[in-house]
Amino acid sequence: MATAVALADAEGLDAVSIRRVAAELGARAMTLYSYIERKEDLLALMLDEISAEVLVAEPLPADWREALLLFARRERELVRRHPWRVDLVHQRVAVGPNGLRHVEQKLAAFDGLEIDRLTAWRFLAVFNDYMTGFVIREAVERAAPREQGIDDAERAAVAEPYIRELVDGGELARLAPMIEQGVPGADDNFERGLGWVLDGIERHLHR
Amino acid sequence: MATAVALADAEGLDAVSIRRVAAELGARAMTLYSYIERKEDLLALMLDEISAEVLVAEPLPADWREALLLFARRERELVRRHPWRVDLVHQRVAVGPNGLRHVEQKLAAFDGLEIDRLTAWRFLAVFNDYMTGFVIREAVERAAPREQGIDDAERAAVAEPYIRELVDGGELARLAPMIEQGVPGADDNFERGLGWVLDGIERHLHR
DNA sequence: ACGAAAGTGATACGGTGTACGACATGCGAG
DNA sequence: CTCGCATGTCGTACACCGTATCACTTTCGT
Repeated sequence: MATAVALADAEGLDAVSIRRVAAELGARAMTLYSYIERKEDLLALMLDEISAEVLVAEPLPADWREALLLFARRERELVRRHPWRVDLVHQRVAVGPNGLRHVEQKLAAFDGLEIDRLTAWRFLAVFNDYMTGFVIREAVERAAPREQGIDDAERAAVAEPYIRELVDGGELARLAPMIEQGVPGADDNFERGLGWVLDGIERHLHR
Repeated sequence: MATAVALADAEGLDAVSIRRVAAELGARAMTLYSYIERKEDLLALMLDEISAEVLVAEPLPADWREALLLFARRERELVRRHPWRVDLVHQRVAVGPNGLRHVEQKLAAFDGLEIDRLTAWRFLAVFNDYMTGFVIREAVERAAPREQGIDDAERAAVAEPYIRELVDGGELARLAPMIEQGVPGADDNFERGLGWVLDGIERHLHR
């Protein structure tokens, strides 16, 4: 697992093939199949392995917002360290031991509040879903320029002629200025957006 | 593109291989390379192709919440029709013509409001991120039982001994009851969660 | 009518996950 | 101490993948 994780960190998830991982361990491909049944098992184990990194030392911050903010920051850092995580989350439920411990910790964030289990679960779902989406978008945006080797907004408008066509045709009146001038993809978008989501939750907290 | 989309709908994204798509068209593999440069191009085209399905007939609902709700419902339906979408969104920026038109429509939802472009963009990002996360989780949860051929909560608690161990060890005090009794994965979780997110946005709308 | 362009495809290369079966090694029971 | 079996290692093979190369046919504009 550690080998596979290191490999994915260094060269991306595509580098994690059975043969390659085995080679990294000084063994041959089939050897791995004494310990896993299918490659999918290895991937699931990798996911749970890194889930441990996002566990927080107890006690949690007393304020629920602070606690969730803490989780959010750690999750974001996790994806920065292991970008391949976003290539996996969308295809399996994460129910390894560390994943479960992590959910438990998140539930604990709502401890002091007078809400029932189901409500806490729903709040958590909203929080999780938002984080999933944000983290994926950030990973995609970070990976995109590297793939195409070019900077950003300028290229988007110029390189693809069909975009020029749409923009000049006036079909993208609202979007066009953002393509031309770009958007300041500031880093504080993260805390700001998350803050809005937490605001939405907070409004339904006391009742 | 249509063939590839139909194939992915019917048999999943893995079935979309160059050879298979070509065969479906009564041709050989290399023929496709007259029209695309790499397989990735085909996947990008597929994504943009289905993006057309989520475009909305103008005029949009005047109320911004109604408009976003409309988009959200259509996006959710889209993923129901084409579950393989979640296997693709996390690895490329969607900048095809239909994708751009779709973003333009979403921006139009904020038209009547007195907010600047950047703010609208940020609101949209939060909305989009939440939708991404929700839709992925829903797709994963829908796919999970099918893969493992078993129903749900009962299995989760019983089948994997390490889960039993964690639960019995008292380490998952808050999570355990939900594993034992399951959670009512009601369909209205969608509109409810989305409502909360929109509430969070609304709070910062007038200022 | 002819030359160029566009389209089709056979073959091949290096990769993938994994089924199968042959071996070596270590350990517990007689 | 020895034997039998479980455990671990891995060579080989199969069916599949994306795609580079290059030969061939068809179509079309001049």
